[in-house]
Formats: sequence, C-alpha cells, structure tokens
Amino acid sequence: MDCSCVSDLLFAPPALPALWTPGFAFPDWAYKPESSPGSRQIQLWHFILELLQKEEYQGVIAWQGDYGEFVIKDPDEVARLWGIRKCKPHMNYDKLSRALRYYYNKRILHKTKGKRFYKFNFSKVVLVNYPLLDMAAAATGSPLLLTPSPFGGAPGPDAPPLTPETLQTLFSAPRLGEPGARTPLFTSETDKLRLDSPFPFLSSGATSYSKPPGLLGPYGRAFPEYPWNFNPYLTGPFPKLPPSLYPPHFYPNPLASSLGHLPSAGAGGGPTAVPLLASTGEGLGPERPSGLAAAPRLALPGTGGPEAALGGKEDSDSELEITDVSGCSSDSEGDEGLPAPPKAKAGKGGAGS
DNA sequence: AACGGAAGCT
DNA sequence: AGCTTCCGTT
Repeated sequence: MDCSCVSDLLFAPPALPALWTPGFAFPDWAYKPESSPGSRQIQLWHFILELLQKEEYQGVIAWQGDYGEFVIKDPDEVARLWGIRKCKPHMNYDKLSRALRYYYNKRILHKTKGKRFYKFNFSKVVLVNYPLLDMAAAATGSPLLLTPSPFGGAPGPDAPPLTPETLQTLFSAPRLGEPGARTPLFTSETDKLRLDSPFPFLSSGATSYSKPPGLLGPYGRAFPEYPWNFNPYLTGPFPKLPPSLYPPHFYPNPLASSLGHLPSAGAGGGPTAVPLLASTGEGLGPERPSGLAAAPRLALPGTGGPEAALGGKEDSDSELEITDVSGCSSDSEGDEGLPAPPKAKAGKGGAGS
C-alpha cells in the first residue's frame, strides 16, 4: 500500500502538453497497461519493452533476431531491474522467467530458439490494449483493421490492409533517422510489403508466422520499421516516452527533459482517436542482420547531447540507472535497505549471449 | 536454462 | 489478473 515505488508515481497525471498526441509519437499502447482496467501496476511485458527501448540496456536485453525477438543477455540484471521496479528485492531470473512463461499462454510472448530468446506478439499486445479496435474494425468494416485472412479474402489494392505506408500516413512519424540510410522503409521493392504475408496470429494468436521471403530477403535490408511508428530495432530518440511516464528517477535520461513536446508529425488533427491497428506486428518486418544490431543510433533531437544519454559507457548502465529502491517501503517486502549491491558486472564486457 | 504445477499475495 | 515464490522435472 505504501510502497511509494516509482511505479506508483508513474501514475502521476501527465502534465502533457497539448502537443503530445497519444498514438503518434510513440505507440500509445506501450504504456497502456498502467491505465488498463484490472492492472494498475506495470506489467512485465511493458517493462521489457521499456528496457528494449532504451539503448542503455542493450548489453542487458536487446532486440535480436527477427520481428519481435529479443534476447536477455544478462538475466540477472534484467531481474534486478524488474525487482527494483516492482519493489521486489528478491527477484531473480528464475522468478522473472516464470512470469514470462505465463505470457506464453496469453500469447503475449513466446520462446524462440536460442537461450533466453523470446519473442513478442505485438498484435496481441495491441489487442490487449485496444480491444476497441477490433470491434471498431468489425463494425465499420474499416479496411485498416484486422483483415480476417490475408489470403483468399485479402482486400484488393483498393483497400490495402494496413500497409506500413498506411500507418505511416495515418500516424506519420517524425522519422529522425534520415530517410535513406537506415530506414529505407518501403522502397519500391519493399512497398509490396503489405499483409500478403502470413497473419495467423491475428485470429489464432498462434504466432507461427513465416516471413515473407520476397520482401524480407536476405539480411541486408534495414529495419522492419514497425507500424505504430515504433521500431524496436531503432531505439529511436525522438518519440521516446512521455517524460511523465518514465520519471528520471528511473531513467536519468536527458531525453526526458528534452522531450517537452514531441514532433508529432501527424499533428494538426490526426486520427488520434484510434491509435493504431492491431494487425501487423509480426507479419511485416524484414529481418535485421545481427550485424546491424549496433547500428548507428539516432541522435537526440536538438537538446542535450546524445552522449549524455548513453554515454559511450555501456558498462555502467546498470549502475547508473535503476538501482534505487529507496522508493520502496520495507513493508512491501523484506527488502531492508536493499541487500543487493549495485551488482558490478564483472566479466560482462561483451554482454554477448 | 527452461518448463509448468501449486499456492500465495495484492 | 498478474504476478511472486517455491519447487520437482526435463
């Protein structure tokens, strides 16, 4: 009750400027859990997403593999961070992974080959947060939404099912990265990138999609460029998170302060009402070469040095960031002054898998 | 390292 | 409901 954990503070009424258009700069669903009925606390998948979104944690957890795949490079650290967030000092990977396993049934996550490799089911995540979309789609017959079966009944060219471009248009994202270099998105070749690829997960949630060979091609392409303007591979600087959601307390990231407002491209009367569609998540990502994992990260827009954000130091990340459990009251756990020392990652240089 | 049952907590 | 804790099994 009195755990004055910051997670509670996340609730703080966003002093969001009118400039902030939910659904635009960053997928609204990414933080939806806090406000979703039934769960006022941060959810694990959300936290994971959060970490994945910050490059500081690349040595700990990072997108890797295809679409929504990520790997937990440093299980202990992830667990520690999670423990801090939840005021559960005794959290460990064993427990955390149990929670992750519960996601299997929920179809939010599933395991992929490789140790500590998991994969997000974005569509599920979106659906979870925007059940209305589904209904709206059904009701309005909106071409944008979940297309029942990409095959056979696929909408014609007239009613393209949610192509990235559609999304792009709808939620035109301020793409910080330059157009050509790392985010070629949909070039003539890629623009066929639509839902002609398997989309089983929508209805079945079965998640066994296969990538569209045609457009994915060999690893050589850029990032998937997710719809909703959220590209997991591109821990983009701009949209980032609304400061109010991620208190500096947890993420002393200069970004926060530089984010007074967001470059909501679609601003000016965009379709804010309906944030995004649930489909695509997995169907439309080209693959990402592992080599690109460390692709040049975008620089922060204008403000504070990007350097500050991540600094060149990946080593100190864990120590710099979330280590503060002071916000947690002891009564919520047996956490006495946090026995867990700022675990210095001994031989963690490479942070490799 | 991963899985999943079982019980417990909030 | 969403974990957390614990644990036997693979």
